[in-house]
Amino acid sequence: MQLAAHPHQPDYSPRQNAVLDSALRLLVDGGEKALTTAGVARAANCSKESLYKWFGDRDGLLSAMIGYQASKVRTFEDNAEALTADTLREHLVLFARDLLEVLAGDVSLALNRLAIGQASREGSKLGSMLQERGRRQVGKRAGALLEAGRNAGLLAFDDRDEAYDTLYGLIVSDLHLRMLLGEDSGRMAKDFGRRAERAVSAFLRLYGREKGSVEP
Amino acid sequence: MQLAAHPHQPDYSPRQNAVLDSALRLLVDGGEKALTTAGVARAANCSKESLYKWFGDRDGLLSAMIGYQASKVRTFEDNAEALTADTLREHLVLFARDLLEVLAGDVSLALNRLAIGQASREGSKLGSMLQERGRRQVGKRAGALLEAGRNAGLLAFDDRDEAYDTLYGLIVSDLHLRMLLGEDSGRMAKDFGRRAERAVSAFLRLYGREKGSVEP
DNA sequence: CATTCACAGTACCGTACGGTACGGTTCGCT
DNA sequence: AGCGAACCGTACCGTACGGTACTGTGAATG
Repeated sequence: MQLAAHPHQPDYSPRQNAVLDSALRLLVDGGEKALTTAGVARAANCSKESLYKWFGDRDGLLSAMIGYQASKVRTFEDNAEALTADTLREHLVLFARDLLEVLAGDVSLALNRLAIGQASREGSKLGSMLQERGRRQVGKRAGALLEAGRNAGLLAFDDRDEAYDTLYGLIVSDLHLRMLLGEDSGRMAKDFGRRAERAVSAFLRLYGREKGSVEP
Repeated sequence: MQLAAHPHQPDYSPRQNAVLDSALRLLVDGGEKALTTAGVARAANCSKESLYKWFGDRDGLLSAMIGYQASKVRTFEDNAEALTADTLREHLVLFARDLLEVLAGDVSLALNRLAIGQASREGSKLGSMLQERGRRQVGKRAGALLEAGRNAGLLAFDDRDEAYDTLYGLIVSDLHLRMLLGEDSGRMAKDFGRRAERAVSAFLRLYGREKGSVEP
């Protein structure tokens, strides 16, 4: 959401990034159907010919949009200091809230809808791109957190991926899908804090080594 | 998947149901883009004019497809007999496996993709239809199961919906979304059994009243 | 047999979109 | 000044799709 600290264009020029921004905005508040080449060109004040020169074809544009957005939301590494039970919980709750807010973001929702829509066609790499750049990134942060918790003797698990899968499920459940299906995400955004607390509490009850947990 | 026991067409004639079947098949192995009115008419050996007479317009056809499919997968009520810790666990595992298999079904995936694709447009009721007919149905079965478990003194929870949300998250996590994004669902179908066991074990550790649980 | 109904098949229309081509303009370089 | 690259704006083309109208046909109904 924030950050434009260092210039990061491994792929495209600033001008092209601006075009991708316009395209993303168009996608967000119009859906895929609104994302026409002519529409993008008009919204970005560029010519269709340039679009095709830069991105090849429409699918190339879509891929570029995903790559661009992924490069923007690079998750910050929270370097775990000395972990206690409380700080671990704190970090986990923070992670959970961040995750929920990312998933509920309109750009994220729009891109996921787009990729899902393309998933039926064969060659579509969009799904795996989102998967790779999105979840894998977030998963790395969570994985590091879990690993640190285990090293500090606060968590107990054999398979880190399995533990992360559990954590993810506890946090998100089917909320993401419901939002993708159109359920008003703003209305439920208020509960993210509570939901994050709940999920982390449950996760710690499952994987935590402290016996004392918070109970009502 | 099975069952054609009693004739159940609250909505459409057999002929029309056959057309909807063709449309579903078309959707499954071609995606939304392949689902053209001409294509449906050709596949079902009917005329476009009849399609429009029966279903109004393309959106009507989509709605009818969802309603028709929902009427087919009506979940059976497993009337819970006297519950013990073991039978409860058994029922939960069975539920979890059924849930995973339904979600992994190609018709389910195709319809979810369709509804998600339409979710951006305003008037689209498809998302809520799927939500209502799909999850709510399944949720009723799970809810009854959870309630029975609580009444038998085997489960402890205050909010049934919250407990169900947790159960759902433990079972599914982001698997559904990954499949919607195109990850090969057949490859992971083999793990459904193990996954169901894991999820139910975790759920019982969270909400079960028996202190003795299975441990490795 | 005549009439009507439901439907298939097909031709048709308007439109919207992906992709291409071209004229005109700006800007940097020599 | 001259030149060329990049690029905008627009016009254009082919096609595909949603939706409508028309014709033919077979089966029921009187």
